[in-house]
Amino acid sequence: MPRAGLTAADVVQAAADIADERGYQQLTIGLVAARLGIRAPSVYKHVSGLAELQHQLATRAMAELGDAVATAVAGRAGRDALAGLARACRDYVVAHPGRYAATVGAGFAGPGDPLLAASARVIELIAAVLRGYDIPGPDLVHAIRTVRCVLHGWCMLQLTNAFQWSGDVEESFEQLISFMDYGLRGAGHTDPG
Amino acid sequence: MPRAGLTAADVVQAAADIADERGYQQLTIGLVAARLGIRAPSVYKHVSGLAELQHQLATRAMAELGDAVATAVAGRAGRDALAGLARACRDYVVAHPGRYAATVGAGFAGPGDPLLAASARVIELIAAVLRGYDIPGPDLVHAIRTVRCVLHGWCMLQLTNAFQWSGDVEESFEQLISFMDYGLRGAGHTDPG
DNA sequence: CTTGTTAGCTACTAAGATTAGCCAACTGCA
DNA sequence: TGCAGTTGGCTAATCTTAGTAGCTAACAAG
Repeated sequence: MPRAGLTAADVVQAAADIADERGYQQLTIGLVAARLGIRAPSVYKHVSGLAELQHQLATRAMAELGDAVATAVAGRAGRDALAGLARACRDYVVAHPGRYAATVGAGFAGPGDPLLAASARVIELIAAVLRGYDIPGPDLVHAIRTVRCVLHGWCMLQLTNAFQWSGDVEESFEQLISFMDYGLRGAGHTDPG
Repeated sequence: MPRAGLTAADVVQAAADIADERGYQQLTIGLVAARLGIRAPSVYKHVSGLAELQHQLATRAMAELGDAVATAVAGRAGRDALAGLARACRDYVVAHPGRYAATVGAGFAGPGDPLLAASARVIELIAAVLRGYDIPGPDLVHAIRTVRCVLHGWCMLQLTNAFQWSGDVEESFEQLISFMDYGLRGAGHTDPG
């Protein structure tokens, strides 16, 4: 009975690969075990169960997304930064659909939850991008939500293949960025009467 | 052994109630049967399985959303129509979170799929609202996608409780509508450098 | 009233999550 | 080297839930 010498990180890695390759819904303890070359019950030596594994996968995905976004917006401002942010999100979902799916609906386990910290970092990065726009202080939180909403909406529609790939999706994405840029420049300068 | 006299519609209705009350993930054949006062295997006399039940629930939800949107935009134009559209979507998700969740990721079974027709109707309604804006023909498809993306993004974030209810979410929603209205008025009138 | 259809039933199988408890492989230490 | 404690992997079993097989009685049509 040779030991495989696995760590919790290895288990999450296997889960991430399975989710990306076969879809998040196909992520099972049995498949994770098979990929690691062990039996299903042994997986529980590293994670407490499927729920925790899903949560850890969501945490890892959010952290990776944060890294990608941070790299994409570094040294950029204004529309450049906004485009970098949007593309980083879109590219992450395309490259890792299963991981992104794990973040959808993953709840926070408490104030010390690493997923909360990872999510907060992404939101901080959005806020940083918005500093390049002339948004009145009280409206910043609303602008952050708007951008978050647009990006998440696009990612979800892409994830679920909702565009049916009709027409030029790339062009739509470009216009989405322009739409946000234009809207953010006008934010707070118009009376939403 | 008195018959319950159930129809497929009754089964979908029970599924809708369960999804809204206990969450879409809790929707099981067993719970549906219990709510209908029958045993689990009997459910298969009305639907072919859980997958079909989920698909039918998604279809019903999309049709209901279409009805709600149609009512909300009737007799309105421009920003009024846009706000009606947005509120109808938001209100539907709040009232029927489980049903909306069913529509997320539900795939089309083919060209004759009723879900496809129901989805197409909603997109048609979005297109109708956008007719009130001065959008160049070739850009209309991109504008539709943008609006769809913003609305779906908001609904998803609301569905997954992602705002944590910090700050004034209602005010954020108002600004989201203004943001869209402003962006749609500028669409095609600016060069997306 | 008889006959066909079918909605509901019990009993069963299979998949997957999870637990209990065993045992051998490492670890640390003398 | 040898020994003790820890622990990662195992088999076996339970529980939940989807789904199937086959029976039977309720209803519809004549």
